[in-house]
Amino acid sequence: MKENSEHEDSFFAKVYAVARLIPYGRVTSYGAIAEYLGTKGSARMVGWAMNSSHSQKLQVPAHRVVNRTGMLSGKHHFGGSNLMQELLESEGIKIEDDQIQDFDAVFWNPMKELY
DNA sequence: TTGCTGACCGACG
DNA sequence: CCGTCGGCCAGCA
Repeated sequence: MKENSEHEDSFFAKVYAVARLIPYGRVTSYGAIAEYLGTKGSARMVGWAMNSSHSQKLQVPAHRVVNRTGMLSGKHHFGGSNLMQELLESEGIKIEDDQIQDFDAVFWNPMKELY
């Protein structure tokens, strides 16, 4: 009976849940989320989930998720040329050449902030 | 069903 | 420092 594609417990759903917990003005990495979910090796899936985040009813702050170097690797997926950067800058985050400045200062680690 | 892709990460030379 | 490769696994033609 079921074969429902709407597995609320799916990996994707968990990724969205964590992403929504990212505080305003903070960012995290795909790998950090993956590690928090217990699938560190599947960091790519986190990025893939973000690609489908637009399909979610609830808004997902995908712009607050970047790669481990703090580079806006997903900016091209936000439509526009630098929408992602503008969103982050509007939250007080400094960015230069697609690279977040003081990345360590604004980094939000779910492993440390959540239980 | 098989094969390729991908918003990543870590290791290696 | 830089380029390349393997692993991870869900979605799609």
